Amino acid sequence: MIQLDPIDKKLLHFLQKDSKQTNKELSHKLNLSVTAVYERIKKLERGGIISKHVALLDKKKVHKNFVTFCSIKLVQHSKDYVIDFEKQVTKLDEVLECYHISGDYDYLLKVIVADMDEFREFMVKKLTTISHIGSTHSAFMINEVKHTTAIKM
Amino acid sequence: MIQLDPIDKKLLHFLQKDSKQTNKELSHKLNLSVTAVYERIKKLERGGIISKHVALLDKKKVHKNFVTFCSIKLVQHSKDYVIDFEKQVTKLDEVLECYHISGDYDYLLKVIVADMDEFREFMVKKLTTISHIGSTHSAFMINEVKHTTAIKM
DNA sequence: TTATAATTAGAAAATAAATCTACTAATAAG
DNA sequence: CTTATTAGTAGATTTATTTTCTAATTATAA
Repeated sequence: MIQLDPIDKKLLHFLQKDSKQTNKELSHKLNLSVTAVYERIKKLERGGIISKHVALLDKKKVHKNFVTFCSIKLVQHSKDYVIDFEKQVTKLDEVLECYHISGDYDYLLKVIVADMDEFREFMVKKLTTISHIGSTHSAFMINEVKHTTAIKM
Repeated sequence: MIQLDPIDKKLLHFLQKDSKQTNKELSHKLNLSVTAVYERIKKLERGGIISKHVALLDKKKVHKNFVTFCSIKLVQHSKDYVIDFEKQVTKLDEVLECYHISGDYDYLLKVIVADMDEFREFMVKKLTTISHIGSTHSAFMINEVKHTTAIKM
C-alpha cells in the first residue's frame, strides 16, 4: 500500500482532470522538476493507484444520450444464479456499470443507448433474456446534473 | 455534427480503452499513417466528440471504496427549488454523479467516501443540509460487478 | 470531365518522454 | 555526533513522439 503525500494528491487531482498535460506543465503547477513529476507518475501507475488513462466521449455527440438506471431483483440468491447473472450482464455493451447493492433490489445497472427504441430492443432482446431475473424497474435519466470521474483526495 | 466513419469508431474504441497509446501504435492497429491518426484525433477533439483525456484511479487503493446510491425526492418541484438544489449538490466532492430521473424519486446520486463513518458525516453535515430535500433513500454498493467509461460505437 | 476540398503519406522540425548521473535531504546504525 | 543507507530530486543527454509542412491521392460537387 503506497502512502500518498500532499504532492501526490495534488498530482492525482490534476491528472484526473486532464491526463494529457505534459510533465513540464505539471512541474510548474507542483513546483517540482520534470523528472520528479515523471517518477511520481510512474510510481502511481506501477502501484495501481492510477489504473488507466482513457479518453471520455460526449454522450450527446455520439448519440448515446438515453441513459437508464435498471434495478433488478433475482428470483433466487444461490451462488450459481448470482455468478451466472453477473457473467451475462457484464457482457452487454449497453451496460456501462453494474453494482450489487443493498436494499429492495439486488442490482443497479447503468444502461446507455441511443433512444427509447434502442432501449426497448435492449430490454426485449438482451436484458430480459438473461437467466434468473425476477423483476426489474427502470428509471430514465431526464437530465445529467453532474458527472465526473475525479475522486477528491 | 461530425459524421463518424468506421475508422473513427475503431479509433474511439481504442482511445476509450487507453489514451496513452502512441499514434504510431494506433497507426498499426488502424492501418493508417501516423499523420492520419493524428489528424483524426485532433478532429474528434475539436468537434467535442472526445471531451477530455483523464486518469482513472483505483477506488480501493485510494481508500474511497464506499459507494452509495442516494435517491432524493424534493419537497416541491418549483423552478427555484430545482435550480437551488442542483447548484448545491453539484458542489459536493463526494457526489461524483447526479441525475434528474423519472419515477418515484427525483434525483439519483452516486456518492463516494472512505467508509460508513465518512458516509454518516456526509449525510448529516452535507447532504441533509441542502435545501428543499423531502426524503432520501440510500442503497449501498456491496460489489462493483462492472464499471467502464467506454461507450460502444 | 474538371475544379475543389478533404484526407493521407512521408519527411523534417519541434517537443516531450525516458534514462542516466550526481546531488541533497532524511533516516537509521554505529 | 558521525557515518552509511535510502529515497527523492535536479539537470543533462538520449530516445521517442508529436506536430508541422509539402506533396500526392482520393472523394465530392459543379
